[in-house]
Amino acid sequence: MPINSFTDYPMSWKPDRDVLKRPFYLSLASLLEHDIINGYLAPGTKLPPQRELADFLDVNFTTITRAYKLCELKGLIYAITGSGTFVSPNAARSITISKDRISKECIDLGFAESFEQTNSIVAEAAKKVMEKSYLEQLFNYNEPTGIVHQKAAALNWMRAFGIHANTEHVAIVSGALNALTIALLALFEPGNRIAVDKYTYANFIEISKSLRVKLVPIPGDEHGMLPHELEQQCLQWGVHGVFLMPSCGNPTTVMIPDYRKKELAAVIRKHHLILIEDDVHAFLSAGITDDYGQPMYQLLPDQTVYICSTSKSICSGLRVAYMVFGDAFQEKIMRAIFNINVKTSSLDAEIITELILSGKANEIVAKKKQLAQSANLLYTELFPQPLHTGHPLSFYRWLPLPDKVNGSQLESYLLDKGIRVFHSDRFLSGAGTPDNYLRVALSSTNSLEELKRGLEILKENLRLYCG
Amino acid sequence: MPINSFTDYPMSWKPDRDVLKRPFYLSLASLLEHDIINGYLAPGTKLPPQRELADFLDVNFTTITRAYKLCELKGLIYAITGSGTFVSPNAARSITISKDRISKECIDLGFAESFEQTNSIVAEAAKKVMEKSYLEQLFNYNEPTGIVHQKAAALNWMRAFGIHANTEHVAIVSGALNALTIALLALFEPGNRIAVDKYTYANFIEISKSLRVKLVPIPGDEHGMLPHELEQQCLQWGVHGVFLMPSCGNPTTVMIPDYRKKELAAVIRKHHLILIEDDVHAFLSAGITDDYGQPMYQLLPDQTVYICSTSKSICSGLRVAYMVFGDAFQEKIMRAIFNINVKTSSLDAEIITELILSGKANEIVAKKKQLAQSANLLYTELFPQPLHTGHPLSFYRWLPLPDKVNGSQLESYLLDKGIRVFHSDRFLSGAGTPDNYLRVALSSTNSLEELKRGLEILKENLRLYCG
DNA sequence: ACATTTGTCGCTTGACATTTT
DNA sequence: CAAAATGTCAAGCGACAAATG
Repeated sequence: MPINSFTDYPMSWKPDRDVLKRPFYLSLASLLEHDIINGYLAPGTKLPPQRELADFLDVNFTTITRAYKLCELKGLIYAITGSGTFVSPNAARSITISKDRISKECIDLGFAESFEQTNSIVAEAAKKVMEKSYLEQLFNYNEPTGIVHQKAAALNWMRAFGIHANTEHVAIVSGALNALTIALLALFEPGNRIAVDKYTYANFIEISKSLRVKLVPIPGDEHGMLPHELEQQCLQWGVHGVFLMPSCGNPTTVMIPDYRKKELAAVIRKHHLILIEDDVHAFLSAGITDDYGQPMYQLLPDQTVYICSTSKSICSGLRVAYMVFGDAFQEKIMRAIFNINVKTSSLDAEIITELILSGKANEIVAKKKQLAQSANLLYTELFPQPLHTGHPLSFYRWLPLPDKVNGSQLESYLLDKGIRVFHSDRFLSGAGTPDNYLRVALSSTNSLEELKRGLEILKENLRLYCG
Repeated sequence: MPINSFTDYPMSWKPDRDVLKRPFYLSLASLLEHDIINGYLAPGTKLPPQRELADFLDVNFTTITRAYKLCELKGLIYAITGSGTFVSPNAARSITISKDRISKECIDLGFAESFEQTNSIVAEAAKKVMEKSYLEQLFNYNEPTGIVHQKAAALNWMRAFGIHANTEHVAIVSGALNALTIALLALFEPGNRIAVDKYTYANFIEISKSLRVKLVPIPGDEHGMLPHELEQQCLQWGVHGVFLMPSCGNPTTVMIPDYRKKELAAVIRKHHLILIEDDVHAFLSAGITDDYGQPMYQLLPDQTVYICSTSKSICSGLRVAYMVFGDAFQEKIMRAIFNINVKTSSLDAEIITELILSGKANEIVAKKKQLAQSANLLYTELFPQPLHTGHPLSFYRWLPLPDKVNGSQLESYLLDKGIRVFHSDRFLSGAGTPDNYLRVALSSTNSLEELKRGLEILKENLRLYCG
């Protein structure tokens, strides 16, 4: 029996010790999960310290450790040595971001599409592919990682971004997320840690969670992740990898300048980290900004998986992404591709190839950049921001909120007013001071007029909501 | 210090205690992994019992438990309470089966393709799709799980196999393997157990391994998995799911008759298992064999994920598979799809849709069945087998070997003679008496003549090899 | 600067289940 | 059938590391 009675001790969570069945830790964990999912424990709540709860329940404190650990693995809570254990901000709901159907009336500034007005050019290319003499061969099992001429076109495409490799080190997969899943499965194990920006790609957070890969948020500034902070976390935790989007961070629109890339590369090299470089926005940065330099793959070819999706730059509906990697990763990545894809549609890859080789892809990019410029101009007029805040051509913007607001409440409030946007909480990679931003997609409306209307409604309602 | 000296005790593995660093269990596990990967410990070797090795190394026996456990999770070893711990049959090499390039001279009876002679029909359908008024809309982000009319066509297609559902419970994904990955990620957790046939789909074994889902092999007879054996394993271990290919098991060609489906369904219902039903071969069985009945999904709609790929039946290069599921799984599966695919190529799905709606898909199926019949006839002439051995139209056959042979040796011997086939070891889902079979694909050669030549070479060389 | 709070981790203990003999 | 061999698992112990005040 415990020595003291805790009945009126201020503990945030007092599980009923009578309902606990053996094994205690499992029973306790599912009790905790239940209470979080059902909202009895609000996000951010500090749970009782392990020793205290252990005393209360009259078990050893490491039994509590185990129960907490289970819930932490599921992403329900997080623990900070020295300060305590807390309910996760996104514990109760999924942060998965997708293009699911929302009401017709609603203007979608949430899910970031890619100015789909250019798809007529894609349709033309598709028709051209139908005339190829080798059309039939696109429908069989051959060449699971892409046909050689498709890989050559891929390299041709990526050369503009500064990628130099040979076809042996390229694979064609079914989109960026597919590439990320492959990279995580091939190169990491459950329990491994990957350093990420504090705010990062929401679907990457979700995949990591489901593959039990832990994310370690690293502070950054306006030029991206801070090298010394990364270094410190490497020393502190055993960090195995880093995930970066150097050309234009999602959702923060941060572009990492060349000097910072080099500093980060030095840390990554020193600590033998695996870099996952998601360069979907390379086409927005290479050759435009002065200090672009080159992808980090070129600085660390043996430690990097470079991922370049064509969803944003060329066409979103054709699921094509290129993976570039060094010798050390080749076998593992190839095996993962066979295991989870068998192959990627050669037809999709061929249409992208046709677009690249015919020069139409560049035409599309030029158009999209132009649309992005207009959209950003519109945005800046309504939401003035300091010069050089983030990427100038980003397909979405990162809007600081004037006040401390509740993320999901604000989202529903705005949805009710006919606007879908995403609050920063959805992009939170781990514990941390919950700042307040909105990610506002500029690339998902059918026209600039619709975008303008959407932004105006957003502005007006933010004024009303935040006062 | 240990009391006894074990220096000349017959232990199969004597790690050097001096190279062990703390933490012991990690150090020991990587030592063991190294010795297995490098072949110092052959597959099947019995490792020292935990207590014995613990004594030898002067640590507690549960420290050995943990080290062994780690290696077991990686699939390197397996343990049987009461008998001991053993090196896995497939520890050192991957059993991933893919269409990687093999020499031109070689006749491929290994990787099972699907009579690719029908792809000209697919090419025609693709051209038809180019004329659709809504072509451009196939290239955007909309409808991540498939456009409604595509889902309707999917249901139309599967109705012939006995599937009845509505479009809300269907999703279009990128091939069967993609569907399996989604199902495993959505519905299972690391450490969960899934019951499978002793010999099962090799890539499923590999995905399970990488997602840390354990497979429990269940004995079967000529009509498939034995219900009472499944029941017994459910009681013994905590089994969470079952994986079945009822229409034509890969690699065994076993077709589960209706009475057996019902018996199995009863066990699955009783133990609340999740059934993953891979019905890629439905088109070969529905309406052909008398005792087909219906898919198990119809018997257990709330506990089943039904997967129907069009790779074998219609076209392998267009990566399309249909998933059908009940309400209980819908949300989890949808979320997993958004997380790992974002979406599947609408273009690929549309071409398949066109093939189905125009009736060309049935034409393709008829042709493939005809080719399969001829191929099976050829096979039976050269390798006589008892009547009613497995599925009569299977795209591959399961050839019992006359003698106890080494699997990978035989594979290389035959490869050397210009024939690629896969030995049964590649399909082994867990520990078990290693029988000897070859899976001989009948559907991967460019012509029946090539197949005949291949089978003749195979027969002749098996005679020479097995004596 | 230092003690306190708090979480982490590896190892040990002992009860237990299964298989073999 | 009982005893021995063997692997499994939950819980406890204690050293340690990080954050707080």
